[in-house]
Amino acid sequence: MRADNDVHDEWLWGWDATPGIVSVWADNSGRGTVWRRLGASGALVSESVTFRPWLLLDALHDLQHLGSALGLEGDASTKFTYRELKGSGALRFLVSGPDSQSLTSALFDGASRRLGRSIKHIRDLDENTALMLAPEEQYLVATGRTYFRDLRFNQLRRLQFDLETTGLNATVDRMFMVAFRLPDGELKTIESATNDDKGEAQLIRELIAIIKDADPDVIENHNLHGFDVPFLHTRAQKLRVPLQLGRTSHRNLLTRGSRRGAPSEFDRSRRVRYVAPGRELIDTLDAVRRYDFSARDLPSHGLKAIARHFGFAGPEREYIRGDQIFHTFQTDPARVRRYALDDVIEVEQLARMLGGAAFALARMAPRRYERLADAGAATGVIDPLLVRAYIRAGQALPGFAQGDGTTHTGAALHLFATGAAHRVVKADVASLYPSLMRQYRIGPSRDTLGAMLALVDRLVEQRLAAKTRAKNAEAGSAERYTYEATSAAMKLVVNSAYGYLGAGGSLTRFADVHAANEVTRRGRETLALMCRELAARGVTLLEADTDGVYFAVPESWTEADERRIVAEVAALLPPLVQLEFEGRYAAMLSHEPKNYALLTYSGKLILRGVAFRSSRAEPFGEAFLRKAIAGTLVGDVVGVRDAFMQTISAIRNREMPTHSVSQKVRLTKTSEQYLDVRESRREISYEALLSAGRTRWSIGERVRVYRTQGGGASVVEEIEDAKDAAIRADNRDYDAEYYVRLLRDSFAARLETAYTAEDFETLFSDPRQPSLFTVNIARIHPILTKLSSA
DNA sequence: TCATACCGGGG
DNA sequence: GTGTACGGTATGA
Repeated sequence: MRADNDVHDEWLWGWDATPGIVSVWADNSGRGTVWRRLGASGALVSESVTFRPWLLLDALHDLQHLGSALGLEGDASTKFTYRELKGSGALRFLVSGPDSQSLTSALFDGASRRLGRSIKHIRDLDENTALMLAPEEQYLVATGRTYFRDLRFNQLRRLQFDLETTGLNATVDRMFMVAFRLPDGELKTIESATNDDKGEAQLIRELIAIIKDADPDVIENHNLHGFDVPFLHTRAQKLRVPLQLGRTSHRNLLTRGSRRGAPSEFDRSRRVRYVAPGRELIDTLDAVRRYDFSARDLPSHGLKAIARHFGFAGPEREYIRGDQIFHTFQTDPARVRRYALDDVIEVEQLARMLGGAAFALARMAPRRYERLADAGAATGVIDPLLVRAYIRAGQALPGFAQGDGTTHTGAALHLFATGAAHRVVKADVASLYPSLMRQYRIGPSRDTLGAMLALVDRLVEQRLAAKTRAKNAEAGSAERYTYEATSAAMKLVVNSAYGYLGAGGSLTRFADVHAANEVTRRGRETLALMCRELAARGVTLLEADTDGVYFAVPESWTEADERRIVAEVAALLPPLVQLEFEGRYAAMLSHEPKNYALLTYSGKLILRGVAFRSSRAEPFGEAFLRKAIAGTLVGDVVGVRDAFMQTISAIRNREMPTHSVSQKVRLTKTSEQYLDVRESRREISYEALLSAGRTRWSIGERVRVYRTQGGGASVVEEIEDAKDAAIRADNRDYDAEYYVRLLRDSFAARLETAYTAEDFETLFSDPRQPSLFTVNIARIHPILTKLSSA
């Protein structure tokens, strides 16, 4: 008998060594195609495969009518065969046939007769009666194959393309340009010769020819599934141009259901994503969302903002506002070409930077790469792994369980003090929930194989190994990249194991709210223990959330003292729960739970939470707030007062550029819709557009608006660079007193916890309303208030 | 005014 | 074929 570790590795990685699979396609005929890229030469081979389509049933009664056509597995004389699986799970018969059409029609005949209603689709049956995977997943589970074995990310042939169109609505707007980055790095654009059906149809044919010629394994773009592919599909349908984007003979794209897809053309209530068999359509927006789900540090999910955030936007990067692109093309087409090529260049870098996790997942889970790129980690990755593990082990799969009404309980959140604190330390437990699951062996009760905990154990162990290998590999090397991506993917799966437990019973087969509650209970217990033991060692607790604590230490302590007490408390926790010294800060402004500012020892200010970060905030207020928080945290109260006075005087003297007082808004009504309701309710955004002479606009457009003297409103051009705003001439007819009030009531108000009420009044008093007292700002000190409730 | 429904992106 | 999260804004009772 083999060691558990070998079995568990098969559950995680599959068991078939076939290398280089870059795409798999199968249908219900029991035939499929596997495309592989050969390591040494990089050549592509396409292999036809056959497999026996299979499904799981709770009983054989719906197939009894087959008589002698149904036999035990291994009986070569019968068309359909079955095998009974071990254990107590509900889905205990693995039935297979030569093709899934005849298999399902036999099943539907029997089920229709038994139930007295017409069963036409597997979803018409109860989920505890039958389980059938997509054809290519049946193939991958049965064979133990996975994508990308022994293949590196940079061995994939990846192509990026980006459509430039006259607008966002594919039923009325047209494509006029396509920018490409070909797999070898070549950049090119193609354009329609004429702005009519003929020109656009020819453009689509050229696009297809270029893709066919480059023959990429993967096609990438930002919002590919939300914009480019659906747009292309609609235009091609309209112009009756065949859209042969894949490697098979299908003359058009196929669809699959997807929560985040485009509305289906046949049933508007269903959302679909398009599929080009043989190629994987990868949307970098999915990778961005998945990344930001845990990182939570992206200013927006738009391509340009992300490229700037990660620092790969070139210095010469061309920017054109979306609604100006076609217009610009007519007068300066070269500029639009540069813009479109910059898009595909950035997409390639973004895909390389964030796409590795999905690439690594595709080496583990029995699903297509493009499905793993947009799947949720719980139902999208863990479920297929568990299903494969059960089939491999010959174990019956459990059915879905009805909840018993128990609700899911959450994590602990404590705010111990508000205001300004100094010498702040953050300590936290890395991957708290999976650690607790492993430490206390908390897994789904119906997982009789123990597959979930076995997978989490293997993932945590192998992730450590992958991290070490990444560290040892040369910086920037493909090897390093692969190990980092593997580590990121493993972290994603490990962290969603807990989410899987807590998901409602209707979503996942193994969901177990009692187990999830046991994890959070242990988590709250662990956090309480950490807080208690830290406080006992003389620190001032500030905020504790789920798995980490911020606290302030006495003035006399050194960094070594800080690390020593974290180590002391860490030693009190169970071995698999590892408390780490996460960072130290010169000061912290604790405002509200999950809303705080940190000042690093190198003088960098970090703002967290909605109170301090808002995309619509007026730039002058943001700038003031940063100065005032920094001043407060270093004890320069005079500097805070100066910043306040200077901001007020710049507003009143109209030295403040209009851009700085404006607010970014997103339009949600069309011009027609607003004009209908204008008389009953006026809204600043639309009034601003009207007064600027604009009578037409579209939903989703973003503009900057401000309040003018006399209660009106106006718009100001969006400017990327703040320095640009200062030198730009504008008429500065903003409502100065409104913005002075906003400065105090909205922005200065976020410093309220750092001062006594009286000092706050003094510090942020209007210089035009002289106080009865002569005030000495210099005597004011920021305060920290301990809260008794925590 | 408060609860709920919907969005995030793309030209 | 199923993301379920998270904060913001828009909309309806």
